[in-house]
Amino acid sequence: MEQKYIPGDVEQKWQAFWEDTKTFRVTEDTVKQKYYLLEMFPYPSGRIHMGHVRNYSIGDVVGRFKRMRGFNVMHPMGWDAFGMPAENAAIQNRSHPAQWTYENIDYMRGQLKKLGLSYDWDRELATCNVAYYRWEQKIFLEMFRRGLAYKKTSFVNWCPRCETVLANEQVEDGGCWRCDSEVKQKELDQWFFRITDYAEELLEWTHKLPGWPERVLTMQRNWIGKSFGCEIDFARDNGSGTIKVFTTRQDTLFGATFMSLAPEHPLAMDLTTPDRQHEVSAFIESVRKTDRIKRTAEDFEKEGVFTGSYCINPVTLVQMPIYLANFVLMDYGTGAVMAVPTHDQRDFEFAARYGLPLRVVIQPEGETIEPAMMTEAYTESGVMANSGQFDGMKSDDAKEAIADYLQSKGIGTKTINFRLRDWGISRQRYWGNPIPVIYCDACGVVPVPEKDLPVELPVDVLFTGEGGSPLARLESFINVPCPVCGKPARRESDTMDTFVQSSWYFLRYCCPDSHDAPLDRSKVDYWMSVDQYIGGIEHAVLHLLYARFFTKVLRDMGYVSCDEPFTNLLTQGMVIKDGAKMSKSKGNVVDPNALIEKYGADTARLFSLFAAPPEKDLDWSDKGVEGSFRFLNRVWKLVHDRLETVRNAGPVDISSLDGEERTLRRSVHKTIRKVTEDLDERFHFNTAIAAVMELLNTLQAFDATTPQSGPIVKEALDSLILMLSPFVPHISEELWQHLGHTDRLSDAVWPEYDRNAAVDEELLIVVQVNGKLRSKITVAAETPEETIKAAALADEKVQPFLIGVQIRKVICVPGKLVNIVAG
RNA sequence: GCGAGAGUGGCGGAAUUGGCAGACGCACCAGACUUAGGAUCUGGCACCGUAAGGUAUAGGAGUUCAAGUCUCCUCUCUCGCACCA
Repeated sequence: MEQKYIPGDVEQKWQAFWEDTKTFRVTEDTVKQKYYLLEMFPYPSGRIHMGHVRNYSIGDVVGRFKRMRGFNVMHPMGWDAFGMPAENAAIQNRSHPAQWTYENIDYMRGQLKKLGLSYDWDRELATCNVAYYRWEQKIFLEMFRRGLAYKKTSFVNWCPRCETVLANEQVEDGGCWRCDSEVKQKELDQWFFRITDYAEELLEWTHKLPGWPERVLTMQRNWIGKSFGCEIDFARDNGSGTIKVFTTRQDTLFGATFMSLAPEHPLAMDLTTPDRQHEVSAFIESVRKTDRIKRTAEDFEKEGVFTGSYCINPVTLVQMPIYLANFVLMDYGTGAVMAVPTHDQRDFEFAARYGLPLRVVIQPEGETIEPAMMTEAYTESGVMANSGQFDGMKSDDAKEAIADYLQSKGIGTKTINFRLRDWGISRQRYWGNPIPVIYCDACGVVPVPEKDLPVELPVDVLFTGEGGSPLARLESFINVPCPVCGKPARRESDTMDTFVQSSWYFLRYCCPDSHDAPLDRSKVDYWMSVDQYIGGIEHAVLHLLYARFFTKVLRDMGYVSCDEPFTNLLTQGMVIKDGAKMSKSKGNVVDPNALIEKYGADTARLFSLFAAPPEKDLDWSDKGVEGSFRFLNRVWKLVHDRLETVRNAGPVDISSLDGEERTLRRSVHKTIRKVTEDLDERFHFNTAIAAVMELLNTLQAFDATTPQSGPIVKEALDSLILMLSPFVPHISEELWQHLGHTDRLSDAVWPEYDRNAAVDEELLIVVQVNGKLRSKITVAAETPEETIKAAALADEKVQPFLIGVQIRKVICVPGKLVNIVAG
């Protein structure tokens, strides 16, 4: 009597088994080789989506495969649980963010368990739990002590109605994404992490991470943006001080005819002459109103205003008018630029608009440019001109020479500049980790003493949606005696950016129950670094850069030994349907629950692994899902059809196999080799699955009445199930049991292939004439090259192409092809 | 603009070191079983051609006995950065 494949029953049974026996719990084991496998933890938004299914299915295959290969696999899961949506939901539902978050976590944990993922749930953590964030506060204090956390004023996007800071991506067309009010640039006192201290090391290591995709490394390098240049001092023409600029093009110094300053430049008003006051103030105000996104768009009109002051070009002694310009950024370089309109496109446009002089100082090889003929700046390298003693030099060489000259004259210094800015972590929100600092009128900024940690988020908070941080309004939280002098003081009401939590969660997984320190070094050192990290490309810069930074900081504090957190990184592609990323607004969302309900988790996993290689986008196809389901049904049916054949089968007697049996066995061992290589070295899950499908096809066609069918088919089925188990663990466990195994598949060992069995006895040799396929011949494996050549030349399909031509050469690629060159 | 990646049947995708282009799956077509099938099984399936054969990996050149794969040029698309001085 044949059983039917009912995924729901099978999956429930094995999920309960794995959970009850804690199959995937791990501890440090010095005998086995460790393997730390990690997927990016999710934000508990409510329910999982197909992107999660894909991400975690990929991870699970790797985890189960490595486990079968004998590794001590740590595979944890947790929740990136602080963040704005919880707060918004709380305002909407008049509830508490914690309630919303924990309910979501419970629901999503259930969903993940329904996917049969091999997590060690004993290591689960949620970043909103005080047991987690308290340690982050301690780390913060240590960073504060080391000067790595500091406060400074900076401009931020500010919604006056919501009374909160907005991230750049939350500003839409200059308005607040929530209430549409005009977003202002507001100067606020904010906490920062000094990531720039690590810029050099972060950059350097991008060249020492061979396990990372090149494009992620490139993005990080661009983000860090190291550039070599000079800082040059330009004296005011009235002798009252100097203005410092940064340039990478000191070779164009002789062409600098005016100067541009950022409107926010501290000297802006000082430089402004009384008659220009009105105009300049108006300009500064209008720039300040424009949001940063608009202002930095390429097609934004270059505008400026003359301050009325001048400075002196230190090499030409030409008087240069000083402008404020909207395209000069205060937070890059020194906020002041020497303008060379002939060799910089922006300066060219600016000069054209305001009628400023041009002076060509670099001529292209074999050409002469006149300012009057120029329609755009010449930005390439060339030969120096109009540049005093540097004339005739190649501009690339002049860069170094002019830098040396400036340095020797004390006018400038060679400098290295980074685009990377310090990481602003202050958020005027409730649902985050409170920054453990107290402000005292007498003592200033006072860190919360460690004995007073944690600063817990108060529970009795009202979420009215009236704007501003709920913490700032909560007197019972804000008012606190100063830890130093005991006088009344105020608590910091800002919380930390949620990227802070995700910058070290992978370390905490190593020792989730460390109760007296953020990290337990011996455990962390056993598990770190993460051997394989898997997640979306959208985190290529921010999260991955912050996590690298934190690892280095914690290393310098003595918490960990490794320099880098993630040895290998896999960035998986998006899940696409009908040509677009799945989204509610597009209406092309596939709900994992419905999918599991209808086909089971195994099918959902199988399809998301089979349809595309992991790093590419996956095109969702409902028909394709059915194909995967069909395949599992065929596997189920085949196993049951062959149960009689396989019953009581002993070991294979290799010496007495007949031809067909040997052929089947060869397919089995070749498949094992292929699947092992695809999983181990390449993460080519789609081709590995394809190979197993082929084996199924072969097995189905095999006539199971030969003398040794029992042992041979049993070996084939066992191997097939073993190979499928990382992809579709539930049905595999079940069929493994049906095949009569008393051990659990989750404890089984990955099959080894038999080299001898995988070798072909006969080889198919392709015969080409002048590179064109003309025939195929079959020869025994050990046939000497000369015999193969002779057979190829004598082949009847080849013969007609050799008539009337002279054979010049015969190329023989052993085991593959013969190419007859004739003409 | 700069940087990275990609372009292969009707579709998703294979082709690991330069060596049979299109594995595997989807869709489609035909057949079998069936009262019936949107279940299952068998076979077919790049294009042109009755065939022999020819043509095909975005387009063009090149290297090679042999190119999807290597080199150069052009086009298209995707992603990232983008007034960074």
